[in-house]
Amino acid sequence: MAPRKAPDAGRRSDRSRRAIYDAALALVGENGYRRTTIEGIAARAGVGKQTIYRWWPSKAAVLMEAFLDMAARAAGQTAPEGDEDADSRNGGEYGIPDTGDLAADLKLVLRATVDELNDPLMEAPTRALTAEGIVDAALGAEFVEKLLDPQLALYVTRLRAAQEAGHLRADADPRTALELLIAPLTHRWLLRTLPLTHAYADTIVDYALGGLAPRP
Amino acid sequence: MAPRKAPDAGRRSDRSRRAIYDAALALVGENGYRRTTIEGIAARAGVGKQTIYRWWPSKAAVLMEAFLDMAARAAGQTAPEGDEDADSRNGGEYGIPDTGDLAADLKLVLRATVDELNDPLMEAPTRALTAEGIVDAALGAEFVEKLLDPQLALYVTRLRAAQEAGHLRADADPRTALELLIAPLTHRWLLRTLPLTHAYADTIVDYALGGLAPRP
Amino acid sequence: MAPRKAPDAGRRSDRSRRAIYDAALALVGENGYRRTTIEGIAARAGVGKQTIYRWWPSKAAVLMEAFLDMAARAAGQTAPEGDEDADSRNGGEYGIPDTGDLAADLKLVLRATVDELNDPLMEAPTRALTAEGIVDAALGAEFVEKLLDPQLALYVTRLRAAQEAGHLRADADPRTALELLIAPLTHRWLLRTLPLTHAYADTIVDYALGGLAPRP
Amino acid sequence: MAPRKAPDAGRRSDRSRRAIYDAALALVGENGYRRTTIEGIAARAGVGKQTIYRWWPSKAAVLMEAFLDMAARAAGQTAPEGDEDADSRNGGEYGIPDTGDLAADLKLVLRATVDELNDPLMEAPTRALTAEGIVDAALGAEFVEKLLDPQLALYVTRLRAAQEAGHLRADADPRTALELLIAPLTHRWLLRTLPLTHAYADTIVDYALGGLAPRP
DNA sequence: GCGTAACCGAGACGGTACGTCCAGTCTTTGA
DNA sequence: TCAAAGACTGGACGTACCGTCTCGGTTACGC
Repeated sequence: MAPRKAPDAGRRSDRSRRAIYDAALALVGENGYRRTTIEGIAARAGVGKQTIYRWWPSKAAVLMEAFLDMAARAAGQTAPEGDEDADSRNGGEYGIPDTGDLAADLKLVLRATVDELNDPLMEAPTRALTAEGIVDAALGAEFVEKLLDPQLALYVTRLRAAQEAGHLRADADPRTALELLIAPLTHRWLLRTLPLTHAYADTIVDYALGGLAPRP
Repeated sequence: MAPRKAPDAGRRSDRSRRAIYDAALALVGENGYRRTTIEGIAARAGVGKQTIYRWWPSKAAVLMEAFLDMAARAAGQTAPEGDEDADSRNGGEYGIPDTGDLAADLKLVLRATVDELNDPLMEAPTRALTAEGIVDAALGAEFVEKLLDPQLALYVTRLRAAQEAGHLRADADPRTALELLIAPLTHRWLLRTLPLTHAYADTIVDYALGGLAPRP
Repeated sequence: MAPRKAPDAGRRSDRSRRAIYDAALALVGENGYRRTTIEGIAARAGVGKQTIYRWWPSKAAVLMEAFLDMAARAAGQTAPEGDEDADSRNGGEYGIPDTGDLAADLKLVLRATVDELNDPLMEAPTRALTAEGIVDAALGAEFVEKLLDPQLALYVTRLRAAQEAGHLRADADPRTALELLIAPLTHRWLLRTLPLTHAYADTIVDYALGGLAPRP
Repeated sequence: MAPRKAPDAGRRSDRSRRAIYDAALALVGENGYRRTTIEGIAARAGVGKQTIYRWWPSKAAVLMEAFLDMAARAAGQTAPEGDEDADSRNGGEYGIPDTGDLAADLKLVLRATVDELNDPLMEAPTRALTAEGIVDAALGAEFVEKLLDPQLALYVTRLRAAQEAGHLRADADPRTALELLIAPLTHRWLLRTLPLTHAYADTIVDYALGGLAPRP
C-alpha cells in the first residue's frame, strides 16, 4: 500500500474550513448540487482547490460536513449554554417531549419535521446529500450514522418510555414502530408523490399507533 | 424562438434504440450511473452521439426509458400473449391477489417487492434513477408517474376491495394506508439503515393493519 | 500497444489551426515563451484546449509549426507567384547569389542573417524554439531538419560552385566550411557574448576564407 | 519599498547547501531539467523548500551554482594543493599548453573539449543551463561571465602568445579567432546537426588556422 | 550562561497550469 | 437521406508545483 501520507490536521486553517462550508452551502442553495463544482466552491471561498482536495475526498463529503456543521451551529445557537457537546452529539435535537400523551407528542415532533422538510433553505442540500447517499454506499453510511441515526434514537427512547408507561404494546419493536411513523413522511418528501402536510403527519400517527396500542 | 424542427419519429431506427437501451443498462450495471457517460453509451451501442441527443434530453431520460423498456419486456415474457399494452401501463404487475385474507395477500406481494429490491441486477439502475429523481423534480415526476404510481394503484384497488369486504376500516384512506405499508420498505432500501427482509415485510403488514382493522 | 487512434486530419479545422498559430506567436512575442501557456493560446485563439492537445504533443511543437507557417507565408509573399512549393521547401530562402566573388556573396548573405537575428520580432520565438530544441532532442531534430538544414544546404551549393570555379580549395569539405562561417554568428547570438554586427560577419568571412582559399 | 532584510550568510548551513547541490545535479541528470522541480530538490536534499527560496532566486540559479561547485570540485581534485582559488576563478582550466606548435596545442585542447561535451554525465545539466541562458538574458549573462568567459580567456592568452611568437598574423583579432575555433564545436553540440568528433576538431583547427597564419 | 534572533525541516496555504474527460453542437462522409 | 463518426468549443476534473507563510525545534551570537 502507498498510503499517501495524511495531512497534518493540527495545522489546518479554520478560516478556510469555515469559508468552504459557507461557500458550499450557498452554492448548492443557489444553483443546485449538480451545477455546484469544487472549483466554484474554492473560488467562492477564496481558497485553493488543493485545500479542498487535501481534506475531503469528494464534493459530497464537503457538503456533508458543511451540513453537519450547520446543524451543530443551529443547535448551538438555541441550546442552553455550556451544553454544546451534548447537542452536537445528538444532531441538534433535544429529545421528544413526554407529556404522557404519546400521540400528541409524536404529532408535535412530526409536524416540526414536516416544516423542516418543507423549508426551502434546507431542501436543496438535504436532497442532494440524500440522493448522493442512495448511490454512494459509503457516503450513505456516513449520512445515516452522523445525521439520521441520532435523530431516530430519540424516537426509540420515547417509544420505550411509552411502553414502560403501558401506552404501547409491550411486544412492539420500537425500531420498527419508529419506521412506521417516519418512513411515510420521508417517502412523500423524497419522491414528491403527494404534498407533505401537518394533516398527513397526524393521520400517520393515528393509523400507526392504532396498530400499536396495547390490546384492550 | 427558433422552433428547431422536431425529429421525425416515424423514421427512427428501432435497432439503434434497442442498442442504446442495452448499452445504457449494461454500463450503469457495470460502472454505476455516475461513471456512465453518453459518449460511452453511444460507443457501446455503436451509435453516433447525435442519435442519443436527438431523441433524449439527458442521460437520466435514456436510463428511464431503458428501464421502462426492461420492465415491459420482463412483463411481456411471463404475461399472457396479446395483453402487452395493459402490462406496460401498470409497470408489469398483474394486480395483487385477493384470497380474502388481506394480510396474507399483502405479505405475499411485499415479500416479492423485498426480493426485487434485493436483486443486485435491478439495484444499480433503480437506485440511480431514484436518486436522480430526488434531485431533478421533472425527472422525479416522470419516474413517479410512469413507474411508481401504476404500482401503487394496485394497492389502492386491493385495499378498496378489502374495505368493501369489511376487512378494513371504512374511514381509512387507502392511499395513506398503502404508504404505511410501502414506505418503511423503501426507507430501509434507499437509506440502507437496516437489512430488508421478509420478516420485516411481515412485521410491517402486521403493525400497519393493526391500526386499520375495522373497529370491533 | 494501445495506439490511441489518431485524429482524422481530413476533418481538421483550418480556421482553428490558423488562429492557434497567430495566438501562439503573439503570446510568445508579448510575454515570452515561459509565460506562454497552452491555456492562454487556446483562450486567445478562441479554441478549446483539446483542439490543441489533439493535434500537437507540446507547446514547443505548436510554436514550431507556427514558426514554420510564418516562414512559409513570409516567403510566399515576396516569392514569384506559382512557385510557393519550392519556397516552403527550402525555408523561404532563394539561394545564395553567385556573382563570382565568393567573399562578397557570403558577406551579403551573412549580413542579412545578422539583421534577421537582431530583428526583435523574430528573436523571442527563435530563441525559445532553439532553447527547447537544445534540451528536447526530438524537437531539436525537427528544428534542424525543417528549418536549419534547408538553409545550410544553400551554403553547400554555393561553396561547391566556388570549388568548381576554383575559388575554393578542392579538398575543403563544404559542410565544415559552412560551419566555420555560420557557427560564430550563432554563437554570439545564442550566448550573447558580444554584439553581433555586420563588421563581425565580414571579419568571419575574411578569416574563414583565408584558410580555404586555393593554394597559391 | 519594504527592504525585506537579507538573510545572514554567516549562519547558512553548509550541509544543506551541499545537499541541495547534489540533489539538483542528480535530479537533472535523472529526469532532465524540465521535470526537475524545486519541491523535488528540497525533498531529495531533506531540506525545507524555504531554505532554497531563501538563498536562490530560481531553479536555474540553483543549478548554476551547483554546476559551478561541481566544476570547482572537479578542478580541486586534480589541481596542485594550495591553489584552489585560482582554479575556481578560471573555471577549473589550467591554461592551454604552449609547446610552440599552435595547431597541436589547440587540437589537444579542443579534443578534450569534445570529450567533455560528449560526456553523458555533464551533458544534461550543461544543456539545461545553456538553454535556460538562451532564453533568460540575466542568467545567460551570469553563465557567460562565470563559466564561459574564464575559459575563453585562456584561448586569448594562448593566441596572443602565438602572435608574439610570429605563429599567427599580427593583425588577427584573438577574440574572433577563438570564436572561429570554438563556435563550430558548440554549434554541432548544441544543435546536434552532426556528430562531434576528434577529427572534426582537428579539421576546424586546420581550416581556421589556415586563414590566420602569418602572410608568407 | 542566557535570552533571542536567525536558521532549519516541514508542510499548509492561495494560486496557475497542466493534461484528461465529457457535455452538447456542428460538419463531413459513406451506405 | 440518414446516421455513424468524430472534430469542435467549453468547462470541470484531480494533480503537480509555484512561491509565501507559519509552525516548532535547534543553533549560535551578543549581552
